[in-house]
Amino acid sequence: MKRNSRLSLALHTLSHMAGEPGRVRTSADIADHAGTNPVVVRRVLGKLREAGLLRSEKGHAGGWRLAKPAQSITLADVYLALDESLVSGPASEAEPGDCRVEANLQARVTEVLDDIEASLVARLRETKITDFHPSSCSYCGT
Amino acid sequence: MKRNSRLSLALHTLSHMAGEPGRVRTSADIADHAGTNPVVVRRVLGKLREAGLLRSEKGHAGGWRLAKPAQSITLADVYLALDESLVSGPASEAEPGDCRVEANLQARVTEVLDDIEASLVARLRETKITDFHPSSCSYCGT
DNA sequence: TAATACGTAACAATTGCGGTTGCATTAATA
DNA sequence: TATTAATGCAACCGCAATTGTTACGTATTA
Repeated sequence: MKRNSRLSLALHTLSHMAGEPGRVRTSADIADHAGTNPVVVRRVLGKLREAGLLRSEKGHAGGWRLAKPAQSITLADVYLALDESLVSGPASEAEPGDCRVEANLQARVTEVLDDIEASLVARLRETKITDFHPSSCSYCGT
Repeated sequence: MKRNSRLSLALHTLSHMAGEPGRVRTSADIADHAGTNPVVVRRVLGKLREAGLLRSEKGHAGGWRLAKPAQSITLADVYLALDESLVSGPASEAEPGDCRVEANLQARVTEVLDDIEASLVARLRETKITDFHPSSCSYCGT
């Protein structure tokens, strides 16, 4: 994994969960399948829990499961839950700046980027996390 | 400066040049105005030269100037010259991977991201670098 | 010949991110 | 009740990318 690894991990995990909603998965299981670390899994899935997509349970038989019907979750929900903002950065923390050209430019670029970010979310909203699980999956055994 | 600093620097500089095309500017002048370093300026503008947007001249009276009419240069030209790829990363170097779900997912996400990247370039192509220089500019004296 | 400016390489400083360890907390179970 | 197994969280390490900086070579003009 390299770029967009948080998003990749989140989508990958939710897609598997969508294929077998009843099953509870531990961070260790998920990390093993995704080739990463349980703590990293908890970090990423924690954001999804905050967004109401997942529930986690502590203790002996604890783990992670979907918090709502898989059919109701889109790629956009996951993207937004992670605060990714692939396109438009965090409001461009530029100083007020004394250069008019710079200010005009920033305003225009920010406008375009915000539009594109909105387009991206709209496109992601077209796809549900249930659209990826094949009839046969070695991970869940179906 | 922080995020997108290369693009910001490039656009800022070209916009000023568009307002006063005849003037030759040194890396030191540009760096001073942009609050950065001459070497950084040469790095960034070097990419624009490779793309045919700028010319640079060494020696005593050397410096940087536009290589083509300012009216013919759009934000997209600058963006592409820098190989920014704000949206879709460098072709997602994921291993073949033995998980079908992961592969399906990657394909779909890449498809959407590539579309969005193209949309971004199309939007940037709508704006020319001549659209930002005001009638009065303290930097160039007009 | 001296001054000036680019071209480039090398290195430092900073930042962000994933990975790792450790420990507290919680819940099921023997 | 004690043990086991899981999340939650904080702290730190290491790696990679980016910017800033210094230094030096090269080219051009006065």
